[in-house]
Amino acid sequence: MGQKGDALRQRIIAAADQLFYEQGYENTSFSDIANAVNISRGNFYFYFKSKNDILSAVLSARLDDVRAMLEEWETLYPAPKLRIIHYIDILTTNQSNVTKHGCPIGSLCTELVKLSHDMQSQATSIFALFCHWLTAQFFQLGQKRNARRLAMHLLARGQGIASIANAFNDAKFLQREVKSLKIWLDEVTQD
Amino acid sequence: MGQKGDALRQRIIAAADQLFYEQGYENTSFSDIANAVNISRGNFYFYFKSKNDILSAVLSARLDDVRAMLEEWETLYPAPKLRIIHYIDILTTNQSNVTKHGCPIGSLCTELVKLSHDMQSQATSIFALFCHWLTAQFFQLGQKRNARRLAMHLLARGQGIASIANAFNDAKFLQREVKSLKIWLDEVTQD
DNA sequence: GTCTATATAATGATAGAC
DNA sequence: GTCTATCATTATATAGAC
Repeated sequence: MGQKGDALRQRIIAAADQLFYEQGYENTSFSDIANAVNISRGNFYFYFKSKNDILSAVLSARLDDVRAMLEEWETLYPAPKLRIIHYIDILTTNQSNVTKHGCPIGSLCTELVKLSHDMQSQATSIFALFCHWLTAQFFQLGQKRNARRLAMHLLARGQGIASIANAFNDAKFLQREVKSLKIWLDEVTQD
Repeated sequence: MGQKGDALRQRIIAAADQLFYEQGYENTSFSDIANAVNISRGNFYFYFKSKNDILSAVLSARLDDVRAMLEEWETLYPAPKLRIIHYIDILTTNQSNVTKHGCPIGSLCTELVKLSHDMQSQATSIFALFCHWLTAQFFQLGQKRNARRLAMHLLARGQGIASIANAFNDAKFLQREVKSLKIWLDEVTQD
């Protein structure tokens, strides 16, 4: 495959990713994606031969991105607690997008479950990656027995914050809850 | 309008409600709803002339149901704390549905926001009703200043639990989190 | 009130020219 | 690689017979 083709392929994935996030998966048509990158529908099918294909590519890209981000955090921040704080801060860093469109992974999982979609497990595997990584961080913090429980709790708290901030379009609520989440982290890690 | 017509209208609303919950709003067609109540598509249009109409009817019915439920709780349970516990227990009472399909209101809000749908505000108003009612309960418990904050926090916790329980199809997680939510309620209300 | 057509638009997907 | 048809299917919605 040529270099130009690869670049276009990446652009298509990026455009589809964004559109799935903003408008939802089912509500996004091939025309929408093709228009976003200024190609014809026919050309689109040269790169992805079905809607399953493009969704799978988007999910793979997201999984890779998350994996790369977590690995980068492992090298950048030596303290597990600092890493968890960075995880929590995803909400504030992306606060505009979160209030407008919710959590990219959570909202897609919700949709795919309702569609009984084949790629459902591929979507939840991104959650599983976060969960696994958070469990490791809590474990390193000495919470050997409760590590997984704390990880899932934190995951759920983040989803709840994103859902309500999105439904009410309320960024202040998001900020308030992030603060309370960090207080929770302090309480949980000091002993 | 005749009595039979009214009854059928209610049956259509109930069927649409269930299908929207199980498969999502956009993914549910008129044929799906018509089939569920064994009528033709043409007859369907006699009762609801657009998809907006049936969605609006479903949302109105849900709002009425929630309002009736909360009013019933007000008379059944004299203590505000007991009422809040009953609110939390919605998750365990409907645990099978929640793990299979998520929160009926939350997942619909998520979808309608992405569709930029007109009925979006009608959907969030159900959240707002819960939020208003919970605020009143916390206020009666003496949390005059933090009542609204606690109400929104509880709302978000519930959404997070439903989202993760749904994504991972994990009822045990739901039960665990409900317990931790009741402990939180104890901590918050004792002073 | 209930039904059978039918109109119309959009979607996922394919074939084939260049 | 990129494009222009084009097909088959489905969806919302309407018209009109009974």
